[in-house]
Amino acid sequence: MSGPADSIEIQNVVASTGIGQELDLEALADDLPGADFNPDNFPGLVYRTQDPKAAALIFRSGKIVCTGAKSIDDVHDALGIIFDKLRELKIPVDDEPEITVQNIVSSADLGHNLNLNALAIGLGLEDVEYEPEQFPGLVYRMDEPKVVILLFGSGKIVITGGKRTDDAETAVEEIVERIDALGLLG
Amino acid sequence: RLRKWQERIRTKDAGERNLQFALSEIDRMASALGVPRSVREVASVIYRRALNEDLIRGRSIEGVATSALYAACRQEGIPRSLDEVAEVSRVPQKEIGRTYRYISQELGLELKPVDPKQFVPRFASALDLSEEVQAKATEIIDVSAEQGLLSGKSPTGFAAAAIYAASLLCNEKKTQREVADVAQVTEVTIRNRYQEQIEAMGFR
DNA sequence: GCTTTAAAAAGTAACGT
DNA sequence: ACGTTACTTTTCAAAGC
Repeated sequence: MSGPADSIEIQNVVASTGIGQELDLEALADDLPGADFNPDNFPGLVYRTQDPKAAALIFRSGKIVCTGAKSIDDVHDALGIIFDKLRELKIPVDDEPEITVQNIVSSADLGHNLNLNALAIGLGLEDVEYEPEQFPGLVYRMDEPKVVILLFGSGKIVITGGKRTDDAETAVEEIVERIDALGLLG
Repeated sequence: RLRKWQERIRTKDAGERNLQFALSEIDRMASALGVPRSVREVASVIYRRALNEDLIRGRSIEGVATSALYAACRQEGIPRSLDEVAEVSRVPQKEIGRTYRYISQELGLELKPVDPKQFVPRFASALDLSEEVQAKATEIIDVSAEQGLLSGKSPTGFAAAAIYAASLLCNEKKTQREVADVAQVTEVTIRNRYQEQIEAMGFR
């Protein structure tokens, strides 16, 4: 059975962690090749890993935000690289810092074009934001799982706000069911 | 106790002044947009409801007033684009859109998506186009919307393309630039929507 | 609320050629 | 009239203004 759920692709994973140690970002900016640090602009130092491709925001408190990774494994790999780089610089890093996934962005394809006008009314104007003058996607806030889904006329969708890998799958099954019940799924 | 009394009066006066300012701003912007008095009244009601439900806290009075007017135009079936509303407001378009979404949600306005057909009479008359062109543009919008071409597209661009196509079909040709100017969209957008609509109509 | 980072979706806009 | 780049929307953490 190949359905919309099989078309789900994780596009971005955001996670947070901490090394349990305060950092001197000025010194770190000098010691870490490729680091971007503009304290006037933003308090975090930006460091990008190449493989896996990800970007980390490193803060004075030792807390770190990792974003841009394509999977949870990639988040762990990217942060592992960063932890090792810090240890190389003689900065004490906790043995296994706890990594918390904060947000997962996925895309999927429902396989049919969507009439967004009919969908806005069918799904309930109170739960829908559809302002094509400002953005071509219909914004649907789902309570369970608690995610936000962007639906497009092409049938392509974006699921964001989930913290678990299977939130996207559950959400896609749910939205397909709701659209189908309205008779709006081609 | 006297101080408390004075503060109440001060707060009440400040509130009155703010309300008066908001209502006069709605009036000023409505005049500039050329919307009828009934729409200004609807906008005033929306503003007062937002005020009563404490939706203005953390937002600018002008932003809420502008959004109330934008919402009122839609509710009354004579929408103005965010661009048009932003032109007569001192609030940036982005804030108007954000504030509109907020008050619309909180007040449960439940306004349907803007229908491109609602822009046809105003745009067409600004271009001195006949009743016949308007009817044709309306037909083009209906036919292409039924074929699913409207999803995700800007209502103003969709209306502009239909008017351009109708002006050609009725031998009252307007250039893409002329139509683009009144609808405040680019010629590129008109061209793109026009091509799809002509195909939907079975021409080509 | 803002600042920064990443990513997808599709439409619109503004460049330069 | 191309092509490219960039902006719109959503989500989330971080520290500080």
